[in-house]
Amino acid sequence: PGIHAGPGRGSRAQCKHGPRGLRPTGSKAHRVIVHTDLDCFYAQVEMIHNPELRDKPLGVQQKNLVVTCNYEARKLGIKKLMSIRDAKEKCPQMVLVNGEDLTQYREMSYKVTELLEEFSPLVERLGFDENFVDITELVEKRLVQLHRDGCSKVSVSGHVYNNQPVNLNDVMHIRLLIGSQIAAEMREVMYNRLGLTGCAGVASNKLLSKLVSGTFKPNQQTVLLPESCQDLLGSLDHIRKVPGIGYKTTKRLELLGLSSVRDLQTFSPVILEETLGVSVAQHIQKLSYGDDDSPVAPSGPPQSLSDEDSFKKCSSEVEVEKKIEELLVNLLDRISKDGRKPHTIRLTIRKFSSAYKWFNRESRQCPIPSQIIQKFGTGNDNVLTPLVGILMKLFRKMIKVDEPFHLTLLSVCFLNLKSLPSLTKGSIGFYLTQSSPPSSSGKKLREVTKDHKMEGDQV
DNA sequence: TGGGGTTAT
DNA sequence: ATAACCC
Repeated sequence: PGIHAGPGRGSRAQCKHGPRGLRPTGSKAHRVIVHTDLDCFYAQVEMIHNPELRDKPLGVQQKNLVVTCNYEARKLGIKKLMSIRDAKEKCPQMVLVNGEDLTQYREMSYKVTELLEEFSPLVERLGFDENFVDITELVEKRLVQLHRDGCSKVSVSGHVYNNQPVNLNDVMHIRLLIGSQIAAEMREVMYNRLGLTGCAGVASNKLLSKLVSGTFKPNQQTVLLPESCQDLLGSLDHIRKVPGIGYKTTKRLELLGLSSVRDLQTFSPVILEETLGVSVAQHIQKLSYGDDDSPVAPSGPPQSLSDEDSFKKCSSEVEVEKKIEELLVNLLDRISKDGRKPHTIRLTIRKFSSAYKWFNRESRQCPIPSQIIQKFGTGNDNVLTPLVGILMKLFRKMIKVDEPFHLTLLSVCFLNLKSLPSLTKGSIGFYLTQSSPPSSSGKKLREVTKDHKMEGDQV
């Protein structure tokens, strides 16, 4: 379909080193936002790689869990995050593939994001399988084109939430209808070029677009007209369903006696602020009304690369060192393909504890010595050994190695990723790196200054 | 309960 | 460095 919105921002390879967070869009009153959500993403990727799995119940396994499954499996009662035992009991004939290595999912995920960037450069990733796209400007273009063509007929693509009647005299309705057509084009091109199906939601902000995208589930799309906003929020059976209200906040709200979205809407703002703090209180109460002015923040290349593994037990230093080296080998391969260099490294562990174990992670991080950073392009073996050394020092900061220990997870993370050369005379990087700390108060300048202070201070 | 991610404090 | 959030 001839849908391209002009050159966009170019390929990911070209903008990989581009700055983040320089966002063109200010807060506009009448935005049009699309949320896209692939159907059972990992299972879809596996089925593309092995089409024989198409018509069979398929589960993607990580350790003891079915993290996702195709719709054949769902028909037979398999749910996301079901234990392998329960799943095999329900459905012994299910095919299981191991999905602990995320490489192919990550690659497909970025292809989707890049494809969406052809429609608008304002694409924000949420996990591997969801994206927000701000299509306000594209919609405006089509709106003026529509006017030139003599205000001909516009129609909706996909569902309208609540089957609400469209008012063709309402410009916002027209914008959202155009948005629904663009969403359909996005889904069409995702299918034609990548073979992926998914849902989309169209609305005037991120919160609403995300909430509405799930209303018709596999491979369908829905547009929300403003008059149905309260119905959409009212359809949520619990405040926990509001994106942005997570596990902890839900617990605190329940202690206040709140459980429905309506409860939160009508609750005293002052008491809410006293218990949650002003910023969280005001934020989530706005969410409860469907108010969300947060911009679609282009994700660009990732801020961090990490690799982790969980296990039943790891209790000796040599075991830890082996696992760390494995993780690091994988990460070094990824960072060299990325092309940027990490300036910070972090080790995260999870200690065994019989009670709730997914809350107790500890981490230590440190700057990577500049001599090592420079060796990054030059073959991974040159940096592997010194980095293992650094990580073992970080490990000993958390664990007294002469006392018994029991770990259930190790994770290594590269962060503070910088595009490398950038320090040639005449470049921005050169001047930011030179000279006098206490000049202006730009964030870039402070970061560089801080980084310099930390050099020679490693571990 | 996995193997990732982000931002705020 | 941790705590919260997201998938």
